[in-house]
Amino acid sequence: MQKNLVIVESPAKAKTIGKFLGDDYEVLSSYGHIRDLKKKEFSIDVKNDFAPKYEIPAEKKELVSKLKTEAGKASTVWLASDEDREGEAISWHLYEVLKLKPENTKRIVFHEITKTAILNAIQHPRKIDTNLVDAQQARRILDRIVGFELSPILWRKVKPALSAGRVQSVAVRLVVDKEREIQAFKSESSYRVLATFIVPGENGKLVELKAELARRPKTKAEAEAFLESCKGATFTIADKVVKPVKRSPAPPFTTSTLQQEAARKLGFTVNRTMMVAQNLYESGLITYMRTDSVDLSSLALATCKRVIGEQMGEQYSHSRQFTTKTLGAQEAHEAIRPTNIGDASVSGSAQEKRLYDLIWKRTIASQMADAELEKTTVTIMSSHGDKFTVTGEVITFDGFIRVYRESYDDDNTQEEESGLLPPLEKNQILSHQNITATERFTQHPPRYTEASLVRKLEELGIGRPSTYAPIISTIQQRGYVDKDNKEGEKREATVLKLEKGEITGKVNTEMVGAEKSKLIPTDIGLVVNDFLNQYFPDILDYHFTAHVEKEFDEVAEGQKKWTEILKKFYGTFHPSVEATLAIKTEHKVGERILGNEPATGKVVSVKIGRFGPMIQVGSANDEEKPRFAQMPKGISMEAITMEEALEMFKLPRTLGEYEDKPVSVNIGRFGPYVRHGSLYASMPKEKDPMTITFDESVELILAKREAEAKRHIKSFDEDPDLAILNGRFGPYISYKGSNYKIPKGTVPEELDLAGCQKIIAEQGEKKKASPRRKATAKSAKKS
DNA sequence: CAGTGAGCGAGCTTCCGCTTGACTT
Repeated sequence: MQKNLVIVESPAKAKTIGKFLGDDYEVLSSYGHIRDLKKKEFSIDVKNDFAPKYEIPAEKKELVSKLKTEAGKASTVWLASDEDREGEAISWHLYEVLKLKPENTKRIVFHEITKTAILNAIQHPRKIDTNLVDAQQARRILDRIVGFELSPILWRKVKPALSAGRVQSVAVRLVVDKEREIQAFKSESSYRVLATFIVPGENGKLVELKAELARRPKTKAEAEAFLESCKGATFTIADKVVKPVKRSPAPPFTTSTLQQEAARKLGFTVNRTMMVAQNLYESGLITYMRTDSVDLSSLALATCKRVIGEQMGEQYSHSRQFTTKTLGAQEAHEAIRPTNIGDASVSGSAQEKRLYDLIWKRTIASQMADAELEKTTVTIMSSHGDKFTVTGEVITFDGFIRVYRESYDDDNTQEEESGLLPPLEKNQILSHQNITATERFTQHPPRYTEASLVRKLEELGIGRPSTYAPIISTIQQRGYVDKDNKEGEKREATVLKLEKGEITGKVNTEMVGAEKSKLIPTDIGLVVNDFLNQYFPDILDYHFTAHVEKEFDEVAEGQKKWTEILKKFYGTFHPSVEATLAIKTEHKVGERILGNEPATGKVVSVKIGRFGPMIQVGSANDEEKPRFAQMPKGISMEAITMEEALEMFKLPRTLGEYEDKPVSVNIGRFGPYVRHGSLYASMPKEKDPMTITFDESVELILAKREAEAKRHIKSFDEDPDLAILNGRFGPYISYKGSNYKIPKGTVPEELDLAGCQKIIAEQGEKKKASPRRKATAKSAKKS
């Protein structure tokens, strides 16, 4: 049987290619890598030239055996994974694992999914590029060395289950450095002076013209003096310049720019964007969504030209091929674009429609003519020699703006621009209505959003399109970074106004610097970052990835051996790991001593404990056991004061005795509670554990006692494991640690043993909550 | 979401890049 087997990376791609190639070809997918370093072990034999130990992960076993059988039946096997370092390695692993033979194995590549591109690829097969494979192995092994040697140091020195790596640790560093930059930022104020003139407009009607003073007075006194000087001044138009300006469209989407624009325009998280894009891709509506290329296929260019011509006219069309400038880009795919550019909209969920619309517009706009504008700059001079300017912009040809305009992160810094200016002549004398001087403050740099952090990582060549979203998740999951809102600060700004020869002043209060959904480092993030930065500055260097990438490139080009690179790296890295582990310090990493507790003289300190940041009174060496408390919310380890720390030890408070047992209040994992013997009652939100009274606490205890009593509806002597209970969400059946819903219409009191067993059988044996699910439930509660 | 309220004593955790499922809640 004469048959060809083609193996690609993605099943959606396999489907499309299958249609192009016809019946002689069977097209299967490898679903990415089929083999990797062992999951749990270090898996690198350092002494033996860094020999890697690969394994086929359990979830890939079935797939691999299927590929093996099909390969055995085929006369020729075509390895068609992506044309980049990872793709080459995938082909090589396939070759090795499937035990393919050189005589009937061919390696082909294409970077657009069009019939011509694929048929052309079939015509030009090559061999597996072992240099490229070696470059991938060097990358993989270096990442494993860094991750698996650094992480255990953190477990020992900071907290278990933490992690470090070439990519994530630098991502955290970016967020930490930004935060420190903001802390160090000192806001300065100056006065923005605006003069409002009254001039005749187009149709003779009087209109306002606002012009800004070119310089900015630094102080209130200076601003006042300036307004004073304007009292008798005259104002004349000294100059008027009109010049044409062109704006060009942005290139089509890559993964990173799609994530940024979807965040700005649609409010999507990077994860959301990728999930929705994946759906569009699997439905065949867009090209591959993990790409670093801005390239469009010639077919796409031609379609854009036709669509733009038909819908808007020839003058709107302007074919462009953009070039990718991103550091380390591998360009194995096209840019992200609609597969059928003629379809301006698609069916699907609301989110899919919106994301598709964004992709369609961006693609079309990238092939449209420049926008043409006319920019007018008018200079106004006062008789005292002070210069004012006013600018106006008029669109003379909208071009690509008709379809799409890119958004920017810091909208507040953009000056408001006026559109069309009234007719103005040089030497025209203007009369002013008023002049205001408004105090303005410089703003600290904005914190990163998920998407702007991705942009920064991409700029530094760190991470790949397939990993941007996971990186953002990882640094949040590890508790290094929180996504949170930051409240603005209250500011008092002075406003001075000269009107009708009088200067008046007032003070406005304004909120400035508020930020939404920004990445903020946690205490753990700060401590881990400072620690790694101190002992492993090379790895934490923003340019570490760029440096090693350069070496990987040399391997790919056959100029260097991959083992040499690793030997050199390990030779300096591993000793610093050993040295760091050997360091014995008096204090824990990140520990801060606040002082001594006034009452006892014991040392009060803050540090990262087994369960996160905590406050400790006394030390382990003291006779008495130390006391512990959780860090209060919203206060950082770096900023907490002695008073704030001691406040946390005022709990548990014992309020008195009730029925011979003490009544106390405390804050637990699930918030404040009242305790009475073995009974715990959660405190409602409006109650404060510091101020709740004894009587209020007893009320809560009695209420809880009643709920407990009602909780038990029924139990059965035949099976003590089974009980019908009343929970927060109504009655349910509890059986051997699992809970089962009682179907609607069933009265719980009337259920008998057989009825219960039937329900349990119907809902099936439930697994106990996995640790992973527990962890997410916990973090959900925290936020 | 069906309860709970600790404090590093044992075992485990961890990297980065390819790619999609099959599970509930």
